This record gives sequence, structure tokens and C-alpha cells, in this order.
Amino acid sequence: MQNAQEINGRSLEKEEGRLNSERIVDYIENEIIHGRLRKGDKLPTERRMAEEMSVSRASVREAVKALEAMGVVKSVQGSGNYITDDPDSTINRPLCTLFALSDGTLDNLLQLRALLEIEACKDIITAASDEDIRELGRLMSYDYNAAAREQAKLDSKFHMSIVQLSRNTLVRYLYTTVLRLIDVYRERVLEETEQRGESNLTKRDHEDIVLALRKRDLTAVTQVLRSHILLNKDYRDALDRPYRTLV
Amino acid sequence: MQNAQEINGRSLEKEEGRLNSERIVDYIENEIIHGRLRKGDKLPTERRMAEEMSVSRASVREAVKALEAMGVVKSVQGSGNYITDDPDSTINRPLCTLFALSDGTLDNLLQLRALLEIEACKDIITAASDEDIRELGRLMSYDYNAAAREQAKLDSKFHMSIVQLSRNTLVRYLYTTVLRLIDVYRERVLEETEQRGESNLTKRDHEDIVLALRKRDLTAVTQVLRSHILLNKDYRDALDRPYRTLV
DNA sequence: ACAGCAAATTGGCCTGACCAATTCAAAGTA
DNA sequence: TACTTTGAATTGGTCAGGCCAATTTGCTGT
Repeated sequence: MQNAQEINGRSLEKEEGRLNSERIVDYIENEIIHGRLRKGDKLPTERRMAEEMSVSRASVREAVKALEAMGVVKSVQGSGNYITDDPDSTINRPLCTLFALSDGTLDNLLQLRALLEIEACKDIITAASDEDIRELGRLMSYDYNAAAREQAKLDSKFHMSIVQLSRNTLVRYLYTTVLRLIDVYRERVLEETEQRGESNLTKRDHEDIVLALRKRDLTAVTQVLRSHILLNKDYRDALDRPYRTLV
Repeated sequence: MQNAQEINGRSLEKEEGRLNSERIVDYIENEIIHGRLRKGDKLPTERRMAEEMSVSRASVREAVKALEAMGVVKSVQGSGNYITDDPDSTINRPLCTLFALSDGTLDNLLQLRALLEIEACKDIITAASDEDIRELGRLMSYDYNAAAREQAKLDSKFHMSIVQLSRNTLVRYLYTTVLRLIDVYRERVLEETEQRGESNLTKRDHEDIVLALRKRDLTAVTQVLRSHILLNKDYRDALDRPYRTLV
């Protein structure tokens, strides 16, 4: 088998120390970072890549699976491997298990959540249209007497909608992940305690948030958000325990 | 070949739709999240896992490579696969290419960086010891006349040291990643423009930061950090261009 | 022009083999 | 006894080549 190869004039020599699959991952990552491969593009066939890079298909597959784990590639049987950028499946899972490994606490999560959401609100206050904010108001008017589980879902949706108005891609991505991590815990709590009313507090908070946004009052929105997120009594008992032990 | 299997009483039936490698990833992730596998632990042999789960070693390897891409596992030839939690190799690369895919701008990055570092400073001001802050001061006193590249490296180290004092695991992790993304760009700039003095500004800022921390003055530290990070003229021309086009 | 079907394509998975780094225990030595 | 050496066993890295299953493609007949 050959050892040196060229693809697009780029050398793919068998470097010392690096695994085949790593080299392939690097190559594809590079193509992406430099814009030669873009969202939706189809990668060459596994068999073809294997041949071009003079490696076995097994190595190529390991690379593809790695990229898929990073959420950069999506495999479709019978069709091909495609570049994607789903922020959900992406950073999400890695960050989740990583966080579990790291003895991070629930409080860590909530703190970051508040940080990101407040940042998004800054953007909203300075740049969002009145219509955008009105839309948030509509999202807010859901049934606050529905089942707890359903309600939690809508609550998440409300907050997600806020953050989606941020102009910062990274903030939107990370918030998605952080909120999901929190939701996992929330779900767990719901399983155990099942139901419980008291969503009036939530309703009140949500109204206050939208109101403050409408007034473009950052101080107010910051205050409400901090208490809404950080002082939620559902979390109080668990704040300082490692997230890992909660889910 | 068998289809149903049990490991630790947990069923691993061949579910519809899920890939073998995915099932294995899920299984291991789960073991981690629930604390049954911890940092430093060694995974079972690839051959053993393959046998236990009734799949081929190829599938197991795809799963292991996926976990490695997420930074959760580290493979060592001849030795084994180990649970790790290196925040560097971890979230870092995925986030990097993902960010490249997403049209995120350099400004997005800097904004988030400021956010995280200021959050860390809050922690420092309320909880760090005077000794910790003195240590920062020592880190700061490096040669501000060294080569630009060397200087950039020390600058990063200084800021990293600040954030490492945060009690929030997630903040520390994310900052590492964000800073690295920025450094990639910075490195690029250095390659092009090569050298240039003017590090007195940096020196001044760093002094101000440590001073403000020493005084436990959050307002001051916030102000200095924001201008230090956001108003750096090196970035000015590139702020609104997609990060992808910069590296 | 369209619907239906069959072949080609493409990813998913398996077997079984060999290499290379590491580990480990037995044998040898000081 | 304690340390070193060394070779076998272990374990990840890679390969070849095959079969299956989903999808795509293109031909065919209406």
C-alpha cells in the first residue's frame, strides 16, 4: 500500500504518532473550518475516502463516527455522510457527560444559565424589535394549570425563545445545552414528586420578564431572571450536590 | 449470534433504529453519568465489550472513537481505553468546528469570553484568598518586551489563571475552549503581521485587573476586562466577519 | 409524463487476521 | 533480597474482504 497521498494538493502522509482515524478527522475538520465543506454537503463515499487516503474503510468509519459524535457529520444509511450543524445533538451530549465527570454542581449550571440568558436579554433590549418581544408575550400565555410535565416543557420553550433572540451564535448554542442539562434534572424531580401546583410564581415571573423587556429595562430583567432561575425552590436542596448524583 | 444480552442487569437488546455503536456509546455514557465509571477508570477490553454486547469489535471501536472525540475516553495502545476528562481535547475541537459551521463571528467569541471571565472575577472577589490574588500578580510580571508570540502565550496564561479561580466547573471548561478559539485567530494574526511592540497597554490592563481584584472592586474589574477584551484593536477589523473566514 | 420496479450505490456490520505498544511475570544478576 | 532483563501475553491499531439493509438511480412499460 502507498504511504504518501495527495488530495486537493494537500499531503496526507502517514505522520508519526497520529492514528489514521485522527488524520482523517483532522482533514475533514480542516475542510470545514476553511469553508471548503459546508453545511449540507455530502462527504465522499467511505470506500472512496479509504482508497484516496490509503487506509482501510474501518479507519474511515471510525473517523466518521467521531465526527458524528461531535455533531459535525450525520450518517444516512444507503445515502451518504453529510455535513450538519445541529447544535442539539452536538455539543450537547459531550458536554453532558463531561460535566458529569467533572463534579460540577447544579448550581454551576443554573449560574451559567442565568448568565447566558441575561446576556441574551441585553441583546434583546438593545436590538430586538417590539414585535419580537410581543411574540414572547404570546408564547408566555400558555395554560399554567396544565400538568407539571407539560408546563415544564412550555417553560423551557419560553426561555429558549428569549435566548434565540440573541445575536450571539455561541450563546444560543450553549444555552440550549445548559438548559437541556437542567431539564434532565427537572424531569427527574418530576418523576419523583409528581405534580404540584404553584405555577403562579412562574406565571408572575414570566410576565415580569416580558414586561421588563418591553420597557427595555435591563436592571429589572436581570433581577427577575436571577431570582427566577437561581432562587427556584425546586432546586434548593440539590444545589451543591454534584450533577452526576442527581440524574 | 445472540441478540439479547445483559450487563450489570441492564438490558442491551438490539433496539430498532439505533446503531450498534450508538448503543455502546449510550451505555458507556450512562455508566459515567451515574458515576459507575469515573475519571481514570479503565474500560473493559474492546474484545471483551464486543463479546459481552454481542457485536463486532469494529462496532465497539467506532463507539470508543466517538467517545474519544467527545473527550470522554482516551485510548492508549497496548494498554487500554480510559475514562478521562481533559477539558482541552474535549469540548474544544467539536465546538471549534461547530462554531466554524455556524457563521459565528469573532465578536461572538469575545463577548462570551468577557462574560465568563467577569463571572469568574465575581467568584474571586467574594471568595478567593488574598494569596490567590497575589499569585495572579506574580504571573502578571512577565517580560512585556518578549517576542509577540511568546507574549500572547503568557497573556493567555494570565487570563486562564484568573478563570481557574472560579468555583464553577462549567465556566472554567468553557473559558478554556473559548480562549483557545480566540488564540487560533490571534496566532493567525501574528503570522501575518509579525511583531509589534505596544504591549504596554496589555501590561497596564493586567495591572489594573489585579489591582481591582485586590480591592475587591467588581465594577472596576468589569470595566477593565470589558475594554481589555472587547476593545483590543487587534480584533477591530475582524469583529463582524465569520470566524470561519478568519482561521 | 409518470409510476413501478430492479440494479447499483452506500452505509452498517461481521469475521478473522496481523502489527505495534504496553504490561507483566519469569528468569537472571548483583 | 532487591533490582534488571527479557520474552510472552495482552491490548489497541489496522487491514482485507465479505454480506446485509436502506437509499438512490435509471430503466421500462403504461
